[in-house]
Amino acid sequence: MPELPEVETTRRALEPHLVGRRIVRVQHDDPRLYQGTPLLEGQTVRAVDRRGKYLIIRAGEHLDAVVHLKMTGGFRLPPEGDVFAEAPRFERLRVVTDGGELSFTDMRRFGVWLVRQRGDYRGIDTLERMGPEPLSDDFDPGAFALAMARVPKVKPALLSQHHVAGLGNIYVDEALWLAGIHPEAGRLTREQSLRLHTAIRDVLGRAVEAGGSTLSDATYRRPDGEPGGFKLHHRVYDREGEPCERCASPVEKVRLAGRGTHFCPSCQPRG
DNA sequence: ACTGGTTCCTGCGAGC
DNA sequence: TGCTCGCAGGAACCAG
Repeated sequence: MPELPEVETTRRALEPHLVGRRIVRVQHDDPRLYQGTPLLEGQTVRAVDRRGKYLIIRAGEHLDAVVHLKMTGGFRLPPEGDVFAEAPRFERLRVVTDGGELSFTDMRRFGVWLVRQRGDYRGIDTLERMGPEPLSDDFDPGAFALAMARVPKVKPALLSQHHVAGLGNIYVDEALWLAGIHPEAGRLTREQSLRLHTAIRDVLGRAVEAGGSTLSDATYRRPDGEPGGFKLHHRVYDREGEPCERCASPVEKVRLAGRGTHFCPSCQPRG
């Protein structure tokens, strides 16, 4: 699923194909999901930014296209040349620029586009309340520790995007394993929080460098159609019953806040 | 201000 | 072989 590393990989791939290009036409099949996208026509793309798991296409002087890939959204570039010979599978929206075509695909139609006045994210609560970017200096260990000292359960707190941006189910499980913290642990000690801070930066940083990860069961692809440049070596995610790489105890899977949650019961103690 | 459950959607793999 | 049925999960939304 696209989490921060996959969205960042997407952003980097789109940038050279969009920045400086004028959007000629936007075609799509669902005005409810792709709200306001006709407003982009005639606008020149100034930048492609990312905030957490949101992509933000800066169009013209005043407009932002806020895009969330959710679970199966993604972009495709034509495999050869500037235009598509045939529509990619699950294409939902196509952007035609003065320099070529770009396709937005989304098997399950969870992904959304919203066109807003620049910086006006009212009503997009998660984006408005987004925590610091984990790979920037804004992600302050002390402030993070203070926040983690108050949360009742660490995993839902990390998924909320409120304390740190960009983590999803997979990287949360991996970061908690790295830090040796139980997903249901609450009110973390300062030491636990600092370990978690390091683990989050470590796992996300490595995944970004690798070009994101594509799981066996996931549909994420880079815009050039290649899978994530590196299959992230998952320590717990999707490894139920397999031995923990630290202590050889079988990895457990439970449901927590409605999500499949993987952890080592032995080296991720609740305390 | 929190938590937990439901919903959106559709392909896929397990099981019969 | 062919069918049904859960499962996958980001975040909005709602009820408690």
